[in-house]
Amino acid sequence: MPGTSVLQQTKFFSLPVDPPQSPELSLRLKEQECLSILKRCKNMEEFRQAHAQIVKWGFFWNSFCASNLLAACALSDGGSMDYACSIFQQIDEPGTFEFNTMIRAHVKDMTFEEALVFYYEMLEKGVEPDNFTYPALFKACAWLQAQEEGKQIHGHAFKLGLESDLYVQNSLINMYSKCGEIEHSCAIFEQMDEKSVASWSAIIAAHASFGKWDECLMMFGNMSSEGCWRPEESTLVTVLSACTYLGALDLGKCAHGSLLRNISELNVIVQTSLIDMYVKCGCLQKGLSLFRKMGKRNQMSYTVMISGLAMHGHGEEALRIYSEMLKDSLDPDDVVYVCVLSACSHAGLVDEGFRCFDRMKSEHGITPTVQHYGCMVELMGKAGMINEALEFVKSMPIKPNDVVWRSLLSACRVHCNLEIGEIAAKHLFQSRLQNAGDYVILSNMYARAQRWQEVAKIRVEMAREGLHQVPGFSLVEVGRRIHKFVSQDTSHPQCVSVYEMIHQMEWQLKFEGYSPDSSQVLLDVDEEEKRQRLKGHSQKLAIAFALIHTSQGSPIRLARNLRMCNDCHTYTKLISLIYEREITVRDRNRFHHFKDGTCSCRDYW
DNA sequence: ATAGGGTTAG
Repeated sequence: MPGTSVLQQTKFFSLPVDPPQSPELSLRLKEQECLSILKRCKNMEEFRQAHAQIVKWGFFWNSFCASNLLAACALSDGGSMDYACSIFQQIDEPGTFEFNTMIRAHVKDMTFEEALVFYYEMLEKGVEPDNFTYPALFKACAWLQAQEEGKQIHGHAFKLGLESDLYVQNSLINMYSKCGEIEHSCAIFEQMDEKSVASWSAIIAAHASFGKWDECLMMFGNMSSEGCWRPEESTLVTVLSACTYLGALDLGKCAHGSLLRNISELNVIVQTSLIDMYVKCGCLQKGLSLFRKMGKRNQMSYTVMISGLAMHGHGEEALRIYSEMLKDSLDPDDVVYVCVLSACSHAGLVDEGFRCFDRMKSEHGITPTVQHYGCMVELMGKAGMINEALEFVKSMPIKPNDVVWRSLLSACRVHCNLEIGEIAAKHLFQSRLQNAGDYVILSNMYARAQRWQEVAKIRVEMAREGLHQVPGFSLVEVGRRIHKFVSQDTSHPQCVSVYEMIHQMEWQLKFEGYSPDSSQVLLDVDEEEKRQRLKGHSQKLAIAFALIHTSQGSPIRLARNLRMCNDCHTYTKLISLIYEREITVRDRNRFHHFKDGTCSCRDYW
């Protein structure tokens, strides 16, 4: 058929042949035809042809067709923003729909400032925004973290009476949390009459991004009790990460069960967060078996497994997974290497550590960051290579940070190297990030060397700097609830029975030859007071609580914010023996599995 | 008539 366009030749783009009865109906049908043509456009070539066709039909100046051309081109993946802009320019009097389209398209393109420009242009031209306008704008403000602007636009939406719209509210929750104002998010959430899954997801994610893990799990519980129980993978991933941080294994298992019941095939992200949850809640084997069963793994899955094995002290196995990763032709990145190096340091694999460090640079072209150097210092320090570690720090091409100096200082404490310990401490004391723990370590080292004058000097200095030790806490899960105990706790509702239990435990411990080790209590108090302080360490309180409230023989799992003191370590070993319990403690650094009076770290941590 | 919200892992 010569003279007809490609479009007309294809059945795909043909117009209805039969003339309809009334002119109005005919117009409608043609408009519908335009719509369906636009819906099928996959790339710019097709959009151009469709555009030409619409013009040819004389429909371009019919605002419905032109607007839909604009929308389809601006919002579909095959379209182009520039082309959409040129269409927008050709529309005589753009109305709400056209402006909304431009705003949404810019948000989709992540050109958020542009989206806002269109909004202000809209206001200037006297075009009234509607409930479709604001969610896109709030998303733009969320990305830009434009708190003030977001608030102002929120004010406009409120004046127009659009604040009761569910979609507007959901996007507001997100915007305020991304701008750091979670209180506003909560206020909006609480005032909502109707809440959708998206509302719950938004508020749960908001709490997670602020590290409010308790609240995160509480909201999740409320979600189902308020009847909103359509499990979504993304929401459950957030919930799983809360479980991971809190060591809430039972709750994590519930989430796992709900995933298995409701989702036919778990995606990589969910599987990875499940592995991370199990491993960081102490169930290394469960994590490993899930990892083995995974169909497709990505870089993150490997990272989670390697870091988990490292935390549990299984260095060789971690290195095996690392070589599996290479065989899987995945390129390890800097984070993978942090995990690999820390696996080596936890397991005392010095040579392998150095080999990996070289390989990282030469084979994978990764420039070591301060974290990698920190791992190497930790590796050497743990192995007692204190002088080498110091030389290494001195030769670093970047400025060592406090973490690096702190690893060196801890190594000096373990290996009783006061001379280098003083060097490390000097750097730490000069750092802007002052830490009471560093003073404590140095002072303990002086105490061990019986240099009491220096001990006193450090104490005075510490007081002068106004430093306080970060309060230690331990988390323990009993009856699907997380109980938090802080050091010297008097606030937990069951404190009385816990302290009674502590008293009883000490009796039995004494029979096993336990004597308190108060060397790490840095307080200007007498020996008896020090012993009292030791008794109140959060780990002991949490263990006592778990002994009372769990059945005989069941394992006890704790997560804590700081590293363990020597006394708690010895104490817990004996408790595992006396009460015949397996006790797993997640430290700041790694796991300790106490069983039959011994610990998996073999007393070196 | 056309359109919209939230969201994951180290």
